[in-house]
Amino acid sequence: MYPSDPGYAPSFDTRLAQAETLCQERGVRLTDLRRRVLEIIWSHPKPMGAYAILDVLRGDGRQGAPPTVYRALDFLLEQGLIHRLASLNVYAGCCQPGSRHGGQFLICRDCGQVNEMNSPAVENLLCAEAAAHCFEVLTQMVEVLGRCPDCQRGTSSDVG
Amino acid sequence: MYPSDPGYAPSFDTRLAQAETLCQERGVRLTDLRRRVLEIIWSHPKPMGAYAILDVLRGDGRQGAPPTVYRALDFLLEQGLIHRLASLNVYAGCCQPGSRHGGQFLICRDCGQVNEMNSPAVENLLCAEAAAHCFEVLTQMVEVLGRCPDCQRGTSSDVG
DNA sequence: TAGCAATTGTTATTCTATAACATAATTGCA
DNA sequence: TGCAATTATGTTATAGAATAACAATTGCTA
Ligand SMILES: [Zn+2]
Ligand SMILES: [Zn+2]
Ligand SMILES: [Zn+2]
Ligand SMILES: [Zn+2]
Repeated sequence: MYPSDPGYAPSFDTRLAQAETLCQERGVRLTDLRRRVLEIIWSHPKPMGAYAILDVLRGDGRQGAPPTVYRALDFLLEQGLIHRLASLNVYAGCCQPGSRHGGQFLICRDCGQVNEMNSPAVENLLCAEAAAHCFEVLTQMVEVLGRCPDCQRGTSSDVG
Repeated sequence: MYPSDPGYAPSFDTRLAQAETLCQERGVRLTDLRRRVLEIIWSHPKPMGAYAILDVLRGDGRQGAPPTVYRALDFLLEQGLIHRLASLNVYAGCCQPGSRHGGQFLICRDCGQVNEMNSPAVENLLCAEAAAHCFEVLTQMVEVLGRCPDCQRGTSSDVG
């Protein structure tokens, strides 16, 4: 299965390795703490709040307070390895960390599942429309609330 | 000047009258408190946080606590008279309250000015792309961070 | 007028995020 | 290696946003 295949999803380890590579290329340090926070986010089925991440860190036996996790999140956000979903105050792993983008998210109202869509057509149109208003775009955040395919069919496993 | 003219902006009173009419048609009550909160939001140049609104209410001599303003905001949100900008935790008056929509916003990073864009093309494309993922859209929130025309030219008045 | 529902007042608490400063680890260089 | 500068983490306290729970009030209606 190749990245261009529909339904392709890189494994957990592949994603971490990719993050390592990206950080190395950029000359920034993916420290133990930062890597662990990224792991925690990737290993959960749904985006997590900062305090939920903190709970997991403490479960590891690691000491920590809110700034511990917020600083790690800030780093991961700066590097484009995660996104923040402002409407939910949660953080989600980015599925295309190579190229910077604000992120377009499909959020299921019923089961809370989140899907990163990132349609270039939407991004381009949004930039064009903003340009028509003489507005210079830095980042765009798109959050669509609705119902995922599973919940429409009533076949959601609802993990959380 | 007519609503279809470019640059048309309804007056303060016109907007309140429109809100009154909408609420009457819908059989909901735009009470003193709710109307006052809407006034406060419309009468400020930039979107406001809930606690800033609360300060103004208290300046009126009115008694109040956070739930006072949050309940009014909830009502105004339900009626589509205002929007919440999740990335900033602020509330902005809707400039097209007749038809329901999530809202597309151009937010200036430098002066904080916010412009409600609401491009139907963006909305439609977003729905189409979501549908391609078998996702049923309920509401969509678009927040674009960038620089407004004034700030690009360095002619921003920056009202605060 | 009594009764019911909707609205507002009030107090306390939860959840999210940051400020400020102390300590530890890492890096670059003499 | 030894040391200063930088970066990262630990720690305590606080700020900021939102809601829970219950009491009092208002407005409508039978
Ligand atoms: Zn992404
Ligand atoms: Zn779902
Ligand atoms: Zn609007
Ligand atoms: Zn500006």
